[in-house]
Amino acid sequence: MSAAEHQVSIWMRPEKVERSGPGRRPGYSRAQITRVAVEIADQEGLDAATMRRIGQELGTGAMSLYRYVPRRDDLIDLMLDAVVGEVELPERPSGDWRRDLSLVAHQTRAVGLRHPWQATLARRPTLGPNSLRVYDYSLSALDGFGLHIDEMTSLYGMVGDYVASAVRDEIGWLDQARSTGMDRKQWMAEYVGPYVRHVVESGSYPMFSRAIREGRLSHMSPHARFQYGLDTVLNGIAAALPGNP
Amino acid sequence: MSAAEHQVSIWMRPEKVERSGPGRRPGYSRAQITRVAVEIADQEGLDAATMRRIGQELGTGAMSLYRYVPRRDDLIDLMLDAVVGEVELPERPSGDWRRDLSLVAHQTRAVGLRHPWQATLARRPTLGPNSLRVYDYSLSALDGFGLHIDEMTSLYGMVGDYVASAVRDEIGWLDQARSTGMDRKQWMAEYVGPYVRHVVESGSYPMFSRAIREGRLSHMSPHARFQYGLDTVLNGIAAALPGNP
DNA sequence: TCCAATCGCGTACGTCGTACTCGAAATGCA
DNA sequence: TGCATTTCGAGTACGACGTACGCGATTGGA
Repeated sequence: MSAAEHQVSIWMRPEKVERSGPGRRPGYSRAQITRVAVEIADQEGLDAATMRRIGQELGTGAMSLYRYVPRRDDLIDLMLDAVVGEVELPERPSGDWRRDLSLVAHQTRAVGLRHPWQATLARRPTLGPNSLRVYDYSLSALDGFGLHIDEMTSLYGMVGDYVASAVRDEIGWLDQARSTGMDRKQWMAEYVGPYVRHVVESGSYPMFSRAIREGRLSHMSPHARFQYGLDTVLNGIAAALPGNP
Repeated sequence: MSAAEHQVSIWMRPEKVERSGPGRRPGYSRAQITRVAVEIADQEGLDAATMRRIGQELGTGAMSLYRYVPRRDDLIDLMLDAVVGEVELPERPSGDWRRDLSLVAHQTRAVGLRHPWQATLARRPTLGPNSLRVYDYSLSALDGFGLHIDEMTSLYGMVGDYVASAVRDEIGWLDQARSTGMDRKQWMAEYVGPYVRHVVESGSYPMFSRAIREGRLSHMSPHARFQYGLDTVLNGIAAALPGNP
C-alpha cells in the first residue's frame, strides 16, 4: 500500500489545509517551498536545489520539508506546474487560432528561458492546475472547426512538442555559452568546427553537410529561428483545418 | 583549459586506438563498457547503471572505467548513440517520402521501447555517427521537392519531436504498469480516476473534460495511438511539399 | 636491460536523498 | 485552567553516488 501510494502523483495528494483539531500549526507551505526551490534552480541550476539547500534558504533543515512534500521528485512536479503558471493568457481564445497558438508558444518559450532547468525535465504531462489551464486554452483555440477532439489533441501536440524541443535546444546553447564564455559562433568555430569539418569531409553524410553549408537557421537570431520552426508547425495545422487554405 | 575541455562532447574526444609505443595495453574498450551499461539500464533502469555496477559486471572496479570515459555523462552520450545504431534502415530512401519517414519513426519507436531509459533523457541532439546516419536518411527522403534545407530540417524536426514525445508517453505508462502491477485501465480507474473526475466536475477545464469523455485515443492500442499521431504529423508535412495534395 | 608511458584499481572525500526519532508546540475538552 | 492528544521541527545517521588521487603492475623501445 505505502509502496503504491508513493507512485501516485503529487496532484492526487493535496496539501492539508485549515485543519481543525489539536496539534501544532504548520510553519511553512508547499507554495513557499516551491517558490524558494524555483529561485535557487533559476540562479544555480536544478542540481543546486537540494533539500538541504532549500531548507537552509528557509532557515530550517532538510527534513522539515518532508512534512510538506513526500519526495524531491514530487517537489519538482510542483516546480514545473508553478512555472507554467507564469504563462499569461487571456480568459479565452480570440477566435484567431493562429494568433492564439502563437501566443501560447511564445509565452511557453519565455517561461522556458526564464527557468532553464525545466527544459531538461522530460516527464509525462503534468496534471497540475496551471498545465491544465494552458492545455484547455490551446484546445479551445482549435475548437469550432468540426475536428474530433483527438485530432485537436494531436495537432496541439505538434505545437507543444515543437516548443519543448526548440526551447531545449536554445537553452543548450545558452548553457554552453555560460559555462565556456563563448557565444555560439565562437563555439562553432573553435570547438565544434574541426569535428564538424571532419564529418563533412568524410562525405558520409551529404544532407548534414548541406545543412552546414547552406543552412541559414543557425545564423538567425534565436527568436527568428524559433519563429521559423513555429511557422512550419502552424502551417501544418492550417492544412488540417477544413476551410483554411 | 581543462575546465573547458570537459565541456567538449565525447564525439570530439575519440578513443585512443592502436597506440604504438610503451605502456600497458588497454583491457577494455568504450564499446564494451557502453554495451554493458546499456544492458544494465535496459533491465534495471538508468539509475542502476552506476560506475560501480558497470565495473562489477566487467569484473573490475569503478575507477577503471575512467581510463575510457571522462565522465558518466559522456558514457550516457555513448549509450544514446549506441542504441540509435539499432535503427535499421536501407542504404538510401525509397523515393516514397511518407514510407521512408514512417520507417524511421517506427524504428525509432521500437528502439525506444527496447531501451526505455533513453526516453527520459532530453538533451541536445547528439552528433554521434549513428544519429547522423538517421538524420541523413530522413532528410534525404525530403530531398528533391525543391525545399530549402532549412525547411527540410524543420519538417523532419516535427517527426523527430513527435516520436520522442510519443515514446516518452508510452514508456511512462509502461513504467507505471511495471511499478504498480496495474495496467493503464486499472490505473485510470483506481487512482487517476477520482482525481480526473474531480477535475472534470470542477467545470474549469471544458476541453480537458471533452478529451476525457469523447476521446478515443486513450482506448486505442499503443501502436494505433502512435500511428494516429504520426499520420497527423505526416499530413502536415504533405501539405508543405509542392505538388502533393 | 632499463626507462618511460600507460593501465588497473584500491582508498577516500564530499554530497546526496531520506528513514528514524523525539522534544516542542498547539489545540479541544474536562 | 490543566491535561491528553495530535502534529510539527529538525537533529542524527545510513547507504548510496560520482570521482580525485596515487601507486604498483605491465608494456614496448632504446
